[in-house]
Amino acid sequence: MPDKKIFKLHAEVCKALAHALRIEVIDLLQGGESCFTDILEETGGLKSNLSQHLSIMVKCGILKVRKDSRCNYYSLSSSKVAKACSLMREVLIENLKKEQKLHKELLK
Amino acid sequence: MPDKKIFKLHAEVCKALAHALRIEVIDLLQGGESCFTDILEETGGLKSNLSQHLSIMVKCGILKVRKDSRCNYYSLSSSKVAKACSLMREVLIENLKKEQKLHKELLK
DNA sequence: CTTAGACATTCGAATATGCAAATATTTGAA
DNA sequence: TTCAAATATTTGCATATTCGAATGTCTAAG
Repeated sequence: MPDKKIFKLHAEVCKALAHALRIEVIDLLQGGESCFTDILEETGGLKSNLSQHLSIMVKCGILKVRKDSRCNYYSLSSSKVAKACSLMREVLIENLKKEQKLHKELLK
Repeated sequence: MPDKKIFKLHAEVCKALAHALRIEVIDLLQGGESCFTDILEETGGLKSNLSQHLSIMVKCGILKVRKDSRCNYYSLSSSKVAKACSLMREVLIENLKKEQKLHKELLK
């Protein structure tokens, strides 16, 4: 049995992707770094909430922060995160298409 | 605001990756389809538990099932799932290395 | 038609996550 | 020094996930 610890760690990192707001943030940051206030403007919602999610993502290591005196700039820690995320999006789209096809079949 | 519904759906699919056992299953299935009993033998644990996780993965659309009279064969619905998963693993590994480096620095 | 093997489903309890509101911290400008 | 903007942290509560045990279903084989 190969050490199961790695699976747990791996899952921890993947949990960073498991929330709509966090996905939205990743999507946003594909375009480059962005500061807290700008992210909030895009996503909407409460500051405290966004702050919590961003800190989760930083802890998981999928985001980096750069702080200057006026604000905190967030960015993806690696383009691999964006890539993984968009692969999963493709999987989703493929599944939606399959479902749609199935519905059409049923209505024939 | 681009429809937020897609983020929710996207996150749902990503949730399939957010558990150690499920990651282990994905790892296993990179080698090709495998039946319930064989998966269980590798992962260990309770049947009911594995069954629950597999059904979550099927519902999310990241696994396919093929049933014959003797057993259920599970496989990845797309190689993209494996790819996304291993990208996230790379992100993890990179982060672990960074941490390790930081520790070394501190001990100098 | 009864049984055994292979899974699936259900249930209640434990744990983890997410949310909103309140409070705290930090930094530059007045 | 004081204030305001920009974020972080804490707290209590609501919801969601996970787990293990028990029970149910389905399909050959006998």
